[in-house]
Amino acid sequence: MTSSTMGPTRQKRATIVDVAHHAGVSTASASKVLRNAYGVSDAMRERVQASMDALGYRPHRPARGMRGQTFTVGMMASDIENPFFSIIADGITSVLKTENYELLISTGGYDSASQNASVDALIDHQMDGLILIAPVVSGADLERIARDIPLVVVGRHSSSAALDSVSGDDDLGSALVVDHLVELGHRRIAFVANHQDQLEPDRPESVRLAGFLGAMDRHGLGGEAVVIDSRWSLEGGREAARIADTLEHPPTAVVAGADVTALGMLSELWETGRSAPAAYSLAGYDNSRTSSIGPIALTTVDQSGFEMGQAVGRLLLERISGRTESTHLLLEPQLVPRATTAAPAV
Amino acid sequence: MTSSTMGPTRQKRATIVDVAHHAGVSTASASKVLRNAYGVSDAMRERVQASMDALGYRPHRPARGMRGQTFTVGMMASDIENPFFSIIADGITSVLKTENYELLISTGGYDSASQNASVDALIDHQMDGLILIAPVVSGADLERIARDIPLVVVGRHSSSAALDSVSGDDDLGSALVVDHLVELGHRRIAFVANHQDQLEPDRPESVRLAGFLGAMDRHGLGGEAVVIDSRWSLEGGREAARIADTLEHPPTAVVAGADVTALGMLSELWETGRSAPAAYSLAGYDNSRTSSIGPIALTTVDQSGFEMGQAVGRLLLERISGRTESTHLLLEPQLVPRATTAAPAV
DNA sequence: TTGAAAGCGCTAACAG
DNA sequence: CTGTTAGCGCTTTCAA
Repeated sequence: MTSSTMGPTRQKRATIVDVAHHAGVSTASASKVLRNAYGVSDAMRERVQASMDALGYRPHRPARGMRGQTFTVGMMASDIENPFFSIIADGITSVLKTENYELLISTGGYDSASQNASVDALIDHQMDGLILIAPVVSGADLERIARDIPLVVVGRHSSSAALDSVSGDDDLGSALVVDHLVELGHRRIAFVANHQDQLEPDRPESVRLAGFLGAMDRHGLGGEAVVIDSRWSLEGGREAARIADTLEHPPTAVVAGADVTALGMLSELWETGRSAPAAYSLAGYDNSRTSSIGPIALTTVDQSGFEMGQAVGRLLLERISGRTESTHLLLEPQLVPRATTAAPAV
Repeated sequence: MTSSTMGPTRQKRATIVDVAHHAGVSTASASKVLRNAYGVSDAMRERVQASMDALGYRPHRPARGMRGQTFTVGMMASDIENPFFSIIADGITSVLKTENYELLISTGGYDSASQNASVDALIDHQMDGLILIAPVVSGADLERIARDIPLVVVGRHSSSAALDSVSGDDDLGSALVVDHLVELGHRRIAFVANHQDQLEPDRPESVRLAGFLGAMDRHGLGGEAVVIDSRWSLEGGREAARIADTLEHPPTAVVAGADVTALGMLSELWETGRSAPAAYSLAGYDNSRTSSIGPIALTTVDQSGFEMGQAVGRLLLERISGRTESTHLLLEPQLVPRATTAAPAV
């Protein structure tokens, strides 16, 4: 550790008044040029633009927000650790930047209270719109938030009239996995459920479980479906693997609900000298980057997060522009078969 | 996709004027209570507090920012995919919330220009301070930014008088890995370097490489040190593995510089029917979550991100409070030996 | 200890 | 098409 001294020499930034002076016009005109507003001559536009460039002018967002828009949208996610969130964010950004909007991200944690606080903070910052990634807040909370600010929710199978939603078709995703396993010859198949916050039926956890059960029924295997109650996390996956070992009629295949859960199961298997698909076939959900790594090679479901993000960005911009009818999109997932699923040992 | 209609019914939020009216005091007094400022009677404080609670008052950040502070700090990271960033962010948040500061995150991408733009956006939002995670911008840029706003940089071994920095002791980290490998009996050891943006010598890439070479020298193995030029990414790791296969005197151990690089190498090995440590011992850096998963079990170096984040938060709050001497912290890393390193085949 | 008034940088009426 | 003016919600002098 080292130390030294220096007095900071902050220099004041150029304001719209400076620009107006420099260009010899009124601040109102400068503002109009800035906003690309109607009713400015080409000559005026050019002069003001030149002055802005010359002064290195950058508009002060809070000041803009006090009267009009901040041209910034906020995104709330439980954490910034989930690679899937990163891909969605990339998709969102790619759309937003075409309209010169910024994206600012706030981490909301894992419970309803702290996520609500995080949303409030974003609203307090005068965001023009909000994106909530797989929020755990109640449906009523979502309605309330949507009354205050344009809102798009990702990962909730909402049908609310007040907001837009975008999610993967988790029902279909589960079915794809079940079809794949049944085709390989499996009959007794388990699903690892996320017990925590099972309350909201429009959450992916619930829909994937329902999709699994429905698909099993369609194959006439309703009686062979096993549900393992655990949590969708690395540790939850480990626990699920331990539970699987205690089952009287052990499954020959396990649908993990989420990649991270499957990875936990792989870890537990590895620690007891076993592996998938030798112990049992194993499938995840999300096509996370880790799932593609050689020694893992996890069969999973891809959700095309980038396209999802693009849709989210587009919808939010539309809402900000005044659209009030709600739109709810369900994007088609894709099975990604890899090495952890195979025909059952006879 | 479904659709329906509903007119939004935005209700106006309570302002400090509403609070003042409700409490029967001046806005100036209400403001003083809000800011916990000096010179308010207990009676005044209580009345105003009660009114704030009654009205559900939440201060409008942009408005605060126009005259004083926003009580919000911005964090720039290349993306939000790196689990290490998430842990650092948690550490930062844990400190900030004790002082009622918010953290807002902006993704800056991977090149200097877009990171600078991202930083500008944060400044335009009137953040009270900035945290840059492993930025790729030039040292001169950092100095410039630090002149405008309190700044803490993570992952640059800076000695600038204008800003604070916190990073892991990458020199020591590399040495720990080399010591470990030499102790196992390895002599010919390779390091995978991140060729991209090698320009700034205070970046971890450079320091880890130098640390590797220095440690090899100390062991009298300077002549056995091999440097493989690639990139620190999954694909870069795959390429590094292919390069390693072409070497005339192949190393018995590889120091990958970063976990993600090591994972790419593991993938490439797996695809050619090999593995570590059978093909060669392999160590990463970062102790990412993936490295701990059973079938991976990657030997790596832990950087204690949470503590790092706490230090960052503390330093930034100090800077915001007016400290001007710079502080540069180097945190001690820890070797995490796992299954990918072993004695060389004789 | 409290309050009145000015002003932060910008946008939105409205006049000219 | 351009300029003048008021005011967004808050903090900060400065008087009382």
